[in-house]
Amino acid sequence: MTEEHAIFCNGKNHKMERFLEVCLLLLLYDEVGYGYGLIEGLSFLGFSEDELNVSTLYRTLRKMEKENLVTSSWEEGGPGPKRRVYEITENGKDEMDHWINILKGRKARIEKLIGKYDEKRKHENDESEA
Amino acid sequence: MTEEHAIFCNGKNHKMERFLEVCLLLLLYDEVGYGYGLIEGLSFLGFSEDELNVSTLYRTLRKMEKENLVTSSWEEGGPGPKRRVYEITENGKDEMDHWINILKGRKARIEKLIGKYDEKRKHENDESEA
DNA sequence: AAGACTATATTCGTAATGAATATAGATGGA
DNA sequence: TCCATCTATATTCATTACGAATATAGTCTT
Repeated sequence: MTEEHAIFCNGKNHKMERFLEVCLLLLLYDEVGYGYGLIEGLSFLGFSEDELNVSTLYRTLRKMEKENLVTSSWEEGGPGPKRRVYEITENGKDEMDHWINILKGRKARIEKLIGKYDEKRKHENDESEA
Repeated sequence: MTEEHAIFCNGKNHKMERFLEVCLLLLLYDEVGYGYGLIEGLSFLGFSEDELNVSTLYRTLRKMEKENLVTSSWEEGGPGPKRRVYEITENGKDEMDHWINILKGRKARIEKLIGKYDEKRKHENDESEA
């Protein structure tokens, strides 16, 4: 978690799974949640059903626990099967803050790329008008 | 190349390598280029040296040729070793157009995520003031 | 009691990835 | 000339990431 300069997903320590992580951290930031129940929140953040793999979701949550970004405990008594409920840690909040900065940089770079592209398209138009 | 709804890197057919692809397509959009020489352009697009793997670069270019996004030919006679020079195809330009739309969506989602985060931070501040 | 649903977790094969290595011609200096 | 270095491309290899499928098990409905 030392690299600051990734675009998109490329770059050391910025694997794809990390993006699911940052969404999960955001959802857990002020409210506990459990695996299956987090799907709804993720879909709000743009994960459509067919791009969200449940294996990956659970795997990621367990990994985040290992990394001390969240803690979990079993919640029984409610309706349906018992749930493993996750809570964000202070460490997790710090990591979230860190991620937001990375995402801001990433956004800027996407904008740069789009800008470059529009520039090129403009040139093409200018040429075809000449 | 049918999915439109990926965030970040997640989603079918939107693997990490694709992001290198879109940057390469942009660089080749109006100017031919060769593997090693494209590194500079990539660094301008935010790829720092330690996040750009040369294996991946060459591998990606060859793959793009297989996908008919670019064509290549050997350029001899210049200084140094001969170069495999890549040129974007019409198909590649179309693919680039397609990607720009995906990136625009992606940018919007990053903004949404950042917005959500700022909202939470604001709540925290309000609470600590009360 | 059967079948559907909620919930979590693991297995397994494939794909993606980066480090390391291979190859080879070009260039520059001693 | 010889050696080191640089440019340039490509491949091998081991690890990691990933998603489809499967496993497990309790709950709810009818």
